[in-house]
Amino acid sequence: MSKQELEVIGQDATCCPGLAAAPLDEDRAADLAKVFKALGDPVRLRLMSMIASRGQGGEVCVCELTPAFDLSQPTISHHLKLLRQAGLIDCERRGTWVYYWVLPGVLDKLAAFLSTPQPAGVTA
Amino acid sequence: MSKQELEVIGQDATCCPGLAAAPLDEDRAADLAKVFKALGDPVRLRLMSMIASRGQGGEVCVCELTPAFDLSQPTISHHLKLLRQAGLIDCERRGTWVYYWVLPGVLDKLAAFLSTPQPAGVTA
DNA sequence: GGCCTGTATTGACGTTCATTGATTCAACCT
DNA sequence: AGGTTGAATCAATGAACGTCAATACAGGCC
Repeated sequence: MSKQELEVIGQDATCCPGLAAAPLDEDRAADLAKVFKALGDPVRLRLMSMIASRGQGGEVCVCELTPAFDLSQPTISHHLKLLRQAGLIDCERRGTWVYYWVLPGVLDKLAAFLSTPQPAGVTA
Repeated sequence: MSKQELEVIGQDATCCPGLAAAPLDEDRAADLAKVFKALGDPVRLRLMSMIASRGQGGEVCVCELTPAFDLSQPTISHHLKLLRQAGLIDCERRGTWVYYWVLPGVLDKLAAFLSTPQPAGVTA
Protein backbone atom coordinates (compact mmCIF):
# COMPACT_ATOMS: atom_id res chain seq x y z
CA MET A 1 0.00 0.00 0.00
CA SER A 2 3.00 2.25 0.05
CA LYS A 3 5.80 1.65 -2.36
CA GLN A 4 6.12 4.67 -4.59
CA GLU A 5 7.38 7.65 -2.69
CA LEU A 6 10.05 9.93 -4.02
CA GLU A 7 12.46 10.37 -1.16
CA VAL A 8 13.96 13.56 -2.37
CA ILE A 9 14.02 16.02 0.39
CA GLY A 10 17.30 15.40 1.99
CA GLN A 11 18.31 12.22 3.68
CA ASP A 12 21.16 13.48 5.81
CA ALA A 13 21.33 16.87 7.38
CA THR A 14 24.23 18.23 5.37
CA CYS A 15 23.41 16.83 1.98
CA CYS A 16 21.15 19.69 0.89
CA PRO A 17 22.64 23.00 -0.04
CA GLY A 18 19.35 24.85 0.06
CA LEU A 19 17.59 27.04 -2.45
CA ALA A 20 19.59 30.16 -1.77
CA ALA A 21 22.93 28.52 -1.14
CA ALA A 22 23.83 27.79 -4.72
CA PRO A 23 22.09 27.43 -8.06
CA LEU A 24 20.21 24.15 -8.21
CA ASP A 25 21.33 21.62 -10.73
CA GLU A 26 18.79 20.28 -13.16
CA ASP A 27 18.21 16.95 -11.50
CA ARG A 28 17.65 18.24 -8.01
CA ALA A 29 15.42 20.97 -9.36
CA ALA A 30 13.29 18.39 -11.13
CA ASP A 31 12.96 16.28 -8.02
CA LEU A 32 12.13 19.14 -5.72
CA ALA A 33 9.71 20.64 -8.21
CA LYS A 34 7.63 17.49 -7.90
CA VAL A 35 7.27 18.07 -4.19
CA PHE A 36 6.29 21.71 -4.57
CA LYS A 37 3.94 20.84 -7.38
CA ALA A 38 2.24 18.41 -5.06
CA LEU A 39 1.72 21.26 -2.60
CA GLY A 40 0.65 23.60 -5.39
CA ASP A 41 -2.99 22.71 -5.28
CA PRO A 42 -5.49 24.08 -2.76
CA VAL A 43 -7.09 20.73 -2.15
CA ARG A 44 -3.79 18.98 -1.56
CA LEU A 45 -2.56 21.77 0.68
CA ARG A 46 -5.65 21.44 2.82
CA LEU A 47 -5.29 17.69 2.88
CA MET A 48 -1.68 18.05 4.00
CA SER A 49 -2.71 20.53 6.63
CA MET A 50 -5.48 18.33 7.94
CA ILE A 51 -3.13 15.39 8.19
CA ALA A 52 -0.21 17.35 9.59
CA SER A 53 -2.44 18.93 12.22
CA ARG A 54 -2.54 15.59 13.95
CA GLY A 55 1.06 16.15 14.87
CA GLN A 56 4.04 13.84 14.90
CA GLY A 57 2.83 10.27 14.65
CA GLY A 58 -0.77 11.33 14.15
CA GLU A 59 -3.05 9.78 11.60
CA VAL A 60 -6.22 10.65 9.80
CA CYS A 61 -8.79 8.34 8.33
CA VAL A 62 -9.79 8.99 4.75
CA CYS A 63 -13.34 8.90 5.94
CA GLU A 64 -12.61 12.11 7.82
CA LEU A 65 -10.90 13.82 4.90
CA THR A 66 -13.35 13.21 2.10
CA PRO A 67 -16.44 14.87 3.61
CA ALA A 68 -14.44 18.06 4.25
CA PHE A 69 -14.48 18.85 0.54
CA ASP A 70 -17.11 19.45 -2.09
CA LEU A 71 -15.42 16.89 -4.25
CA SER A 72 -16.07 13.32 -5.21
CA GLN A 73 -14.39 10.50 -3.35
CA PRO A 74 -12.23 9.48 -6.35
CA THR A 75 -10.89 13.00 -6.57
CA ILE A 76 -9.74 13.03 -2.97
CA SER A 77 -8.24 9.60 -3.43
CA HIS A 78 -6.38 10.92 -6.45
CA HIS A 79 -4.95 13.87 -4.56
CA LEU A 80 -3.87 11.66 -1.70
CA LYS A 81 -2.09 9.45 -4.18
CA LEU A 82 -0.18 12.42 -5.58
CA LEU A 83 0.87 13.53 -2.11
CA ARG A 84 2.06 10.02 -1.44
CA GLN A 85 3.99 9.84 -4.69
CA ALA A 86 5.63 13.13 -3.79
CA GLY A 87 6.98 11.50 -0.66
CA LEU A 88 5.01 13.69 1.69
CA ILE A 89 2.62 11.22 3.25
CA ASP A 90 2.07 7.53 3.62
CA CYS A 91 -0.88 5.36 4.42
CA GLU A 92 -1.94 2.04 5.82
CA ARG A 93 -5.13 0.08 5.62
CA ARG A 94 -6.50 -1.12 8.92
CA GLY A 95 -9.60 -3.15 8.46
CA THR A 96 -12.15 -1.22 6.53
CA TRP A 97 -10.43 2.13 6.79
CA VAL A 98 -7.26 3.65 5.42
CA TYR A 99 -5.20 6.01 7.55
CA TYR A 100 -2.78 8.66 6.32
CA TRP A 101 0.07 10.39 8.10
CA VAL A 102 2.83 12.83 7.24
CA LEU A 103 6.19 11.21 6.71
CA PRO A 104 8.35 12.26 9.65
CA GLY A 105 10.73 15.12 9.01
CA VAL A 106 9.62 15.93 5.50
CA LEU A 107 8.09 19.27 6.29
CA ASP A 108 11.05 20.36 8.36
CA LYS A 109 13.45 19.33 5.63
CA LEU A 110 11.47 21.28 3.10
CA ALA A 111 11.48 24.27 5.41
CA ALA A 112 15.23 23.99 5.85
CA PHE A 113 15.65 23.90 2.11
CA LEU A 114 13.73 27.12 1.71
CA SER A 115 15.11 29.04 4.63
CA THR A 116 17.82 31.53 3.90
CA PRO A 117 21.29 30.68 5.17
CA GLN A 118 22.08 32.49 8.40
CA PRO A 119 24.26 35.61 8.03
CA ALA A 120 27.07 34.29 10.23
CA GLY A 121 27.83 32.83 13.63
CA VAL A 122 24.25 31.89 14.26
CA THR A 123 24.15 28.17 14.76
CA ALA A 124 20.56 27.80 15.92
CA MET B 1 7.15 47.13 -13.78
CA SER B 2 6.03 45.52 -10.58
CA LYS B 3 2.47 45.84 -9.49
CA GLN B 4 0.96 42.41 -9.39
CA GLU B 5 2.40 40.40 -6.56
CA LEU B 6 0.30 38.32 -4.27
CA GLU B 7 1.50 39.19 -0.78
CA VAL B 8 0.25 36.09 0.86
CA ILE B 9 2.98 34.62 2.91
CA GLY B 10 2.46 36.26 6.20
CA GLN B 11 2.87 39.92 6.90
CA ASP B 12 3.43 39.81 10.65
CA ALA B 13 5.18 37.07 12.49
CA THR B 14 2.19 35.75 14.41
CA CYS B 15 -0.46 35.98 11.73
CA CYS B 16 0.27 32.60 10.17
CA PRO B 17 -0.72 29.44 11.98
CA GLY B 18 1.42 27.20 9.82
CA LEU B 19 0.62 24.08 7.85
CA ALA B 20 0.68 21.70 10.78
CA ALA B 21 -0.83 24.01 13.37
CA ALA B 22 -4.41 23.77 12.24
CA PRO B 23 -6.36 22.80 9.14
CA LEU B 24 -6.05 25.50 6.50
CA ASP B 25 -9.17 27.33 5.52
CA GLU B 26 -10.08 27.38 1.86
CA ASP B 27 -8.97 30.93 1.14
CA ARG B 28 -5.55 30.66 2.69
CA ALA B 29 -5.04 27.31 1.02
CA ALA B 30 -5.85 28.82 -2.35
CA ASP B 31 -3.43 31.68 -1.83
CA LEU B 32 -0.59 29.54 -0.60
CA ALA B 33 -1.15 26.97 -3.30
CA LYS B 34 -0.34 29.65 -5.86
CA VAL B 35 3.05 30.16 -4.25
CA PHE B 36 3.87 26.47 -4.14
CA LYS B 37 2.59 26.03 -7.67
CA ALA B 38 5.00 28.72 -8.76
CA LEU B 39 7.81 26.70 -7.21
CA GLY B 40 6.45 23.49 -8.67
CA ASP B 41 8.31 23.72 -11.94
CA PRO B 42 11.96 22.77 -12.42
CA VAL B 43 12.75 25.82 -14.51
CA ARG B 44 11.19 28.21 -12.00
CA LEU B 45 12.89 26.47 -9.11
CA ARG B 46 16.24 26.91 -10.80
CA LEU B 47 15.45 30.52 -11.60
CA MET B 48 14.55 31.13 -7.97
CA SER B 49 17.71 29.41 -6.86
CA MET B 50 19.87 31.41 -9.23
CA ILE B 51 18.35 34.65 -8.04
CA ALA B 52 18.33 33.72 -4.36
CA SER B 53 21.95 32.66 -4.53
CA ARG B 54 22.87 36.30 -4.84
CA GLY B 55 21.85 36.67 -1.24
CA GLN B 56 19.91 39.35 0.58
CA GLY B 57 19.71 42.41 -1.64
CA GLY B 58 21.36 40.66 -4.54
CA GLU B 59 20.16 40.95 -8.09
CA VAL B 60 20.48 39.03 -11.30
CA CYS B 61 20.19 40.32 -14.82
CA VAL B 62 17.85 38.44 -17.11
CA CYS B 63 20.70 38.29 -19.55
CA GLU B 64 22.45 35.98 -17.09
CA LEU B 65 19.42 33.79 -16.51
CA THR B 66 18.26 33.09 -20.02
CA PRO B 67 21.42 31.46 -21.39
CA ALA B 68 21.46 29.00 -18.48
CA PHE B 69 18.53 27.15 -19.98
CA ASP B 70 17.83 25.33 -23.21
CA LEU B 71 14.68 27.35 -23.57
CA SER B 72 13.61 30.30 -25.63
CA GLN B 73 13.81 33.78 -24.21
CA PRO B 74 10.01 34.22 -24.12
CA THR B 75 9.69 31.07 -22.06
CA ILE B 76 12.11 32.31 -19.44
CA SER B 77 10.35 35.65 -19.40
CA HIS B 78 7.07 33.83 -18.86
CA HIS B 79 8.41 31.87 -15.90
CA LEU B 80 9.85 35.00 -14.34
CA LYS B 81 6.46 36.61 -14.65
CA LEU B 82 4.80 33.74 -12.83
CA LEU B 83 7.34 33.93 -10.01
CA ARG B 84 6.65 37.63 -9.77
CA GLN B 85 2.90 37.15 -9.71
CA ALA B 86 3.36 34.63 -6.94
CA GLY B 87 4.98 37.32 -4.85
CA LEU B 88 8.35 35.64 -4.76
CA ILE B 89 10.48 38.03 -6.77
CA ASP B 90 10.42 41.52 -8.16
CA CYS B 91 12.28 43.30 -10.91
CA GLU B 92 13.41 46.66 -12.14
CA ARG B 93 14.55 47.89 -15.51
CA ARG B 94 17.82 49.78 -15.53
CA GLY B 95 18.69 50.99 -18.94
CA THR B 96 18.67 48.17 -21.37
CA TRP B 97 18.65 45.40 -18.80
CA VAL B 98 16.14 44.10 -16.29
CA TYR B 99 17.24 42.89 -12.88
CA TYR B 100 15.41 40.45 -10.63
CA TRP B 101 15.71 39.85 -6.90
CA VAL B 102 13.98 37.76 -4.27
CA LEU B 103 11.50 39.71 -2.20
CA PRO B 104 12.98 40.00 1.27
CA GLY B 105 11.71 37.53 3.83
CA VAL B 106 9.52 35.51 1.52
CA LEU B 107 11.56 32.35 1.61
CA ASP B 108 11.92 32.46 5.37
CA LYS B 109 8.21 33.03 5.80
CA LEU B 110 7.46 30.09 3.57
CA ALA B 111 9.90 27.99 5.54
CA ALA B 112 8.27 29.04 8.78
CA PHE B 113 4.91 28.07 7.39
CA LEU B 114 6.14 24.59 6.58
CA SER B 115 8.19 23.91 9.65
CA THR B 116 6.60 21.83 12.33
CA PRO B 117 5.73 23.62 15.56
CA GLN B 118 8.33 22.97 18.24
CA PRO B 119 7.37 20.29 20.79
CA ALA B 120 7.58 22.63 23.81
CA GLY B 121 9.85 25.12 25.52
CA VAL B 122 12.11 25.42 22.55
CA THR B 123 12.16 29.06 21.54
CA ALA B 124 14.99 28.97 19.01
C1' DG C 1 15.14 60.08 -37.07
C1' DG C 2 16.64 54.90 -37.79
C1' DC C 3 18.91 50.82 -36.20
C1' DC C 4 20.24 47.50 -32.88
C1' DT C 5 19.96 44.87 -28.51
C1' DG C 6 17.46 43.18 -24.50
C1' DT C 7 13.00 41.97 -22.65
C1' DA C 8 7.90 41.38 -22.56
C1' DT C 9 3.59 40.11 -24.82
C1' DT C 10 0.65 37.60 -28.06
C1' DG C 11 -1.32 33.57 -30.29
C1' DA C 12 -1.11 28.88 -31.16
C1' DC C 13 -0.07 24.01 -30.27
C1' DG C 14 0.60 19.75 -27.67
C1' DT C 15 0.73 17.99 -23.11
C1' DT C 16 -0.50 17.58 -18.49
C1' DC C 17 -3.86 18.10 -14.83
C1' DA C 18 -8.32 18.11 -12.04
C1' DT C 19 -12.56 16.20 -12.01
C1' DT C 20 -16.28 12.93 -12.53
C1' DG C 21 -19.26 8.50 -13.09
C1' DA C 22 -18.65 3.82 -13.37
C1' DT C 23 -16.26 0.10 -11.86
C1' DT C 24 -13.29 -2.69 -9.03
C1' DC C 25 -11.13 -4.10 -4.88
C1' DA C 26 -10.84 -4.99 0.21
C1' DA C 27 -12.72 -5.98 4.50
C1' DC C 28 -16.46 -6.69 7.44
C1' DC C 29 -21.03 -8.84 8.66
C1' DT C 30 -24.75 -11.90 8.57
C1' DA D 1 -22.04 -17.51 -0.14
C1' DG D 2 -24.29 -12.80 -0.66
C1' DG D 3 -24.68 -7.96 0.75
C1' DT D 4 -22.79 -3.66 2.42
C1' DT D 5 -19.45 -0.07 3.19
C1' DG D 6 -14.94 2.35 2.51
C1' DA D 7 -11.38 3.32 -0.75
C1' DA D 8 -8.69 2.85 -5.11
C1' DT D 9 -8.60 2.43 -10.15
C1' DC D 10 -10.29 3.27 -14.88
C1' DA D 11 -11.83 6.02 -18.85
C1' DA D 12 -13.27 10.27 -20.53
C1' DT D 13 -13.62 15.32 -20.71
C1' DG D 14 -12.58 20.13 -20.24
C1' DA D 15 -9.30 23.36 -18.29
C1' DA D 16 -4.72 24.79 -17.29
C1' DC D 17 0.15 24.62 -18.33
C1' DG D 18 4.81 24.84 -20.84
C1' DT D 19 6.72 25.94 -24.97
C1' DC D 20 7.75 28.39 -29.18
C1' DA D 21 7.70 31.70 -33.34
C1' DA D 22 6.32 36.07 -34.29
C1' DT D 23 5.63 40.44 -32.74
C1' DA D 24 5.77 44.49 -29.82
C1' DC D 25 8.03 47.43 -26.52
C1' DA D 26 11.97 49.97 -24.24
C1' DG D 27 16.30 52.04 -24.15
C1' DG D 28 20.88 53.02 -26.04
C1' DC D 29 23.61 54.57 -30.00
C1' DC D 30 24.60 56.20 -34.57
